[in-house]
Amino acid sequence: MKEQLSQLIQQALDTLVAAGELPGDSRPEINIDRTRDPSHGDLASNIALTLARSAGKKPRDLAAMICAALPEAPFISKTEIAGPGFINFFLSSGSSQAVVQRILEQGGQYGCSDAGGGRRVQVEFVSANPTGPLHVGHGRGAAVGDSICRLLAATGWSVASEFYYNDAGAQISNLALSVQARCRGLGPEDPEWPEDGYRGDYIQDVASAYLAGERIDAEDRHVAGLGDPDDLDAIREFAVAYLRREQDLDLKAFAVHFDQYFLESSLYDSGEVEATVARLIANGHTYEQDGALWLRTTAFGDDKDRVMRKREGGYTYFLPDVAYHFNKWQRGFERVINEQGADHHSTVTRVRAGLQALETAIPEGWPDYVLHQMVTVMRDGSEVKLSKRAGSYVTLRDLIDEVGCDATRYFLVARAPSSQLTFDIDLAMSQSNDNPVYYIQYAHARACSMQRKLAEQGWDWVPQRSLAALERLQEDHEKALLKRLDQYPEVVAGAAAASEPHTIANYLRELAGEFHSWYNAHKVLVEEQELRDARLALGEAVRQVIANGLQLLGVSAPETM
RNA sequence: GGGGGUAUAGCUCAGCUGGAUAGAGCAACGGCCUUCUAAGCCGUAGGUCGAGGGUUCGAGUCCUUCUGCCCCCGCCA
Repeated sequence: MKEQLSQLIQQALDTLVAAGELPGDSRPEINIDRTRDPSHGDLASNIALTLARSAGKKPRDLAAMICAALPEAPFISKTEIAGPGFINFFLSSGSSQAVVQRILEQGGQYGCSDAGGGRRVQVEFVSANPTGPLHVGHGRGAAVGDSICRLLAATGWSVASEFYYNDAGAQISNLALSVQARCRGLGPEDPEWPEDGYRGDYIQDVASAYLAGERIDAEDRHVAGLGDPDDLDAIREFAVAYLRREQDLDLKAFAVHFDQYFLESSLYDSGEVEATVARLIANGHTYEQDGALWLRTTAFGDDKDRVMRKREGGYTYFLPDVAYHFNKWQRGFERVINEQGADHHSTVTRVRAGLQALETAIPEGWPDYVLHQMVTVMRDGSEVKLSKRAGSYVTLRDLIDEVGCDATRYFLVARAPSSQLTFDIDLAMSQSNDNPVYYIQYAHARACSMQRKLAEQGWDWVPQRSLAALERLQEDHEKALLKRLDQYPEVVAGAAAASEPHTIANYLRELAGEFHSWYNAHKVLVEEQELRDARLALGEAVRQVIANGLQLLGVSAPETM
């Protein structure tokens, strides 16, 4: 619709140029916006305002000339010049009602596109190390990352989700030592407790399971406890599997799925880490200083050089990170999105610099990052400090159990990733009925309810028949809904392109609100068949779009509430 | 000190890549269930968009300075 209109305007401009009314050298970008206020029509263009200066004319005069030169079009019923020089376009009612037919025909596909053209994109998110349960911050990453995957899939990308973790580093050693200490009956208060040990109670659970010889089945690994407190390797294997399984359960309860789990250790096993070092050295981007091997990342925009190999030997995490992303590139992902907490911000320039230093065909800005700001948790009116080592934090599981998967996901995905988020546990739990997600789900349930009630009345609704009656949708509430529904594909496209799933949540709230208003103002199941048909069609279209949108957020669309 | 993010109603947040009179939820106040689900609707009240400068027809939105808050700045991950 916008494209057709901008073509019309272009034709009008061409006409004016040909008539010598406009300078011919400029080919301005034609901007068309949806109007906020219905009295301004359906679409508006500021073209006269932007061209006024170069044309040497007053905006309103220019707008009048453009209107006069505008070719006739069946979908435009009226144009108006308003304000400082906007041109407002009123769509003919038939063209605005056609959206209902499109939605009913396309169903779950409405809003989808093939913009991605089947290209492969990888989204990496959560990527928590298996040293403890997932917390709220991971939950935000899971909700946002999974929604981005759904958005990309809906816009024609071939999406692969990935979870990366370290199963062999210093943190894992601390984990093993902590479990071992628990196996020996020690607690965090004991003097022999490991210096950087994990203090949380869950360590005791791991230890007990290990001693009991429990068998652990995680998504990507299986192991049985040996029960020997002296076998640190066995304890490590067991603890990692145990905590991976816990995370799997959290993610499953959160309706988040990963196509692949990728181990940092595999990069060592495969020789990719060594190969990466060799390549960086060969490219002349490294130097030795203080007994360590440095990469000159400052040559690629970093603010200081970074150590790759420590003085005592062994690599910093930075190197396997570069090897890992080179691995992604070699797997053929031309687009990679890393969803992480903003506390990892500093790795962005570092990883990109490392990739550039490899001197392959990797573009400078590759990969993409979506960084979500920190989640602050409030309980009893004060902030809960998150500390894995101290063991005091709110787990994702707690939230899912007490607030529910739908509400938790909605809450975590409904705000811009760049916005800090305060998760007030008391509010979310005690007033769960006031959570906005129910408002949207309720609209869906109401629409479903109309169909049920229809059958009880002995009436039927034939979609094909109702399409002929759409002209009957003339109420202001109905016009607003039609406009909103028409907007949905653009919202999806924009959310996918910008990796901003929260815009879907905002859109759904608006749509649900307009639906509720309409529902209260006008009865759908009226005696007169034609009007009833038309309103049922509109209701079904709204239901479909809400269902489609909630699916993108990973939130269920219940038929009853 | 350096880098990134952020600042919008009492609180939590939107604001569609610069548009017309800045929006919603919660909290407050007043109405609406004999009628399709009241987890809803309608109305009232609430704002110098952190502060100053700049860019232009036009700024919450872009640039700049300052201030506050959050996060990073390790040969930890």
